[in-house]
Amino acid sequence: MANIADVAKRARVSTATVSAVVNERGTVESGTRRRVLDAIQKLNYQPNLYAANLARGKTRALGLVLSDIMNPFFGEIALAIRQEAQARRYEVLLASTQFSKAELVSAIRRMIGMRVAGVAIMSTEMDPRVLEMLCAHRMPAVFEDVGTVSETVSNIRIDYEGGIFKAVKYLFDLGHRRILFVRSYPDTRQDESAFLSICMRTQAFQKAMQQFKPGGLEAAIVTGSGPGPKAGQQAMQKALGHVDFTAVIAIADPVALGVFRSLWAHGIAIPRDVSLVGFDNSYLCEYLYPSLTSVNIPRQRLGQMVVDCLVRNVENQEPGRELELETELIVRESTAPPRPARNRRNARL
Amino acid sequence: MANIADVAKRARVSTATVSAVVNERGTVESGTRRRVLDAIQKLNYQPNLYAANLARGKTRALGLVLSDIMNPFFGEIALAIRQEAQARRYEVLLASTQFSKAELVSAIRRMIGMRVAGVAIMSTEMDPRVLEMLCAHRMPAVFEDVGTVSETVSNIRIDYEGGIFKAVKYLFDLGHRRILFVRSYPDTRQDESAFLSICMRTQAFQKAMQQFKPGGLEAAIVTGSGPGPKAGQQAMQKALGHVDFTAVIAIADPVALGVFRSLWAHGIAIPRDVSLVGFDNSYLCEYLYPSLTSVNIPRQRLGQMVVDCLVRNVENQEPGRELELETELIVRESTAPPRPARNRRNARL
DNA sequence: CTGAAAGCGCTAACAC
DNA sequence: GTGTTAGCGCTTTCAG
Repeated sequence: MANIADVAKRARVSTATVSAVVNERGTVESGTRRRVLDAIQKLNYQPNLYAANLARGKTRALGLVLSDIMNPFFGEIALAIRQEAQARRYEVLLASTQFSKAELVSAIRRMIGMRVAGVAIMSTEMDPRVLEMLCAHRMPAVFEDVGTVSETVSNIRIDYEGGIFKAVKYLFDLGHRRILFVRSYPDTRQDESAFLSICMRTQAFQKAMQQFKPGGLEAAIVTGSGPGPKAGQQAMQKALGHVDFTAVIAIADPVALGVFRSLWAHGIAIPRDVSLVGFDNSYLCEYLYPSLTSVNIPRQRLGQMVVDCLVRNVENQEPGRELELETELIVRESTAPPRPARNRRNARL
Repeated sequence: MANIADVAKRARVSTATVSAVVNERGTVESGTRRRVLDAIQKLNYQPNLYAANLARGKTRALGLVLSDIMNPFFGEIALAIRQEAQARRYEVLLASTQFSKAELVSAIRRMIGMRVAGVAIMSTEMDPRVLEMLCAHRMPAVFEDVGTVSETVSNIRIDYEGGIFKAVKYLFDLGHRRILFVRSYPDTRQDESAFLSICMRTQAFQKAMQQFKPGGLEAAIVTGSGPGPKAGQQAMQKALGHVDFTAVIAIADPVALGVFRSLWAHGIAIPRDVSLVGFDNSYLCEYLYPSLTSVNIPRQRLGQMVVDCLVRNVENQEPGRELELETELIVRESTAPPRPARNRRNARL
């Protein structure tokens, strides 16, 4: 495969000149430039990026670690971040862990090996080794929720509390008094604490419930395991017939999907018999029938924050920051006032 | 950041030995090995992958180009391919083009720059420059549908015809006589021929219709633009009130989602008033209500084929091959016999 | 079993 | 404006 020397020879210039042309650096006389471009064309020259990055000693790349490439919400985040990164002339290396800690650690290892300028860890699962590694290498990083800001690490706190509070309040105001919270547990081989955002969303729910308890609100929590939809279904298997409720809040949209399906399968109509609220507001929500009320996490904003933190840290040596990302409730068709009890099918079997 | 020389010095060995330990190559005495491992630990050494790959002169990486990271179906494919690749100790570099030809070309450029061993192009859009570049570099490649096998390029022909035929036949046998085919057009800035799989699926539909024409089957085709669901909705806007039909086949599941939504919004019940068939059988199908009948493309099998072609080509110099991937109809709840005409709401407004 | 040293292909001073 | 050249950090013969 042709290399820079071949091009240089053919264009009768030095490798430095070729490099200058390729990287649009310095000033090259237009005639020389032409010759180089011609040679590149003829030889189908494509710079070896390993050599280039090695020589440069730094990269304009950001790492992005996600939990589940099959969840459209993660896809949307990846897109938002990539867009933001491209605007600043960074590329992004994507890794999907599928909720495995081992994959997480090896993804980070690979990113460090690739000498990315910074890394964003937007995964559900977490592992202490990650922080260790990043610190040891003084690698700029931004996390979601994992709250220990330092010189090199930033944290974006998503306002789960606010979002869930709004959801609970909305349901309460509609007249609901018994709300079921459905959680998922992506990988049973792992400790529950591994999935921080699950814990945080759960706590947020509990806290919100406390506030409405005096108003007569009752809550239950049920957990299913496996990938989102499966977890939602499984959780509903457990809940139906044992727990009485008029509304469900799912911890994430894919989980809501499972709940959705499960309710219909039992002849429970949404929102007539039960109201359903999702979390993340992925684009799917709009297309379900009934469309799904969901707590929105502004992806574009998240993308900006992530890239901004990283770039500031890298380019201006600014220290890590703690940022908060607001959430909002997007009301759609899946929520409505509960039916009067006497008209309601008994949710207990 | 610590490099191999630092480790070597600390362990009082040569860099060659460190390399041997890191790559588990050759035999290193266990005492020496320990010292090296210790040093690595102490210094938090992570090999620079640019240097490593540059020195090695080849990589164990495969490139994968997809059109839309937000479509779960692509995610499933990515996962299948990654799994298959990992089994053979290759990693995969992922790129998502979002249906843009320019992105496609630059993704390929990047893969070549990264000297991947081979590349799989599973995107909807195509560009002649891609083939040029790949040929010029004698880069092993596998395409989906783009049928020009050569020494280095393989092609996996997905049996759209068979799949769509099965769908049409199934609907016909149920009693449907007027079927609407809904297509999407992801990016109107681009020529229609750019989206090969769309053309192929459309042709497959037309061909199937021909065969049932004598039986009294009538067909219509309508096209929407934009990302899947949007296209589906838009297409239905056009069709409703102008075309009469009792069943819809959507060109892809996300499109079906838009159709789904649009039909409900007009008070048309699935499958009571209209039957709906999707394409790709993404995991969502199962979770809609009613669950979606869809043509399955076996992802796992696709992943195997892709990686197998590439690896054989790379490691055994086997020439490119033409493979066929079978499809099947997965029947779920969204399809049923049509209602007798006299009971049916008139689909014309 | 281990070390010395020659690259891998490119970039970035620095000299002309 | 252009060329020379010393690295970048690692792998891999080839001796020892």
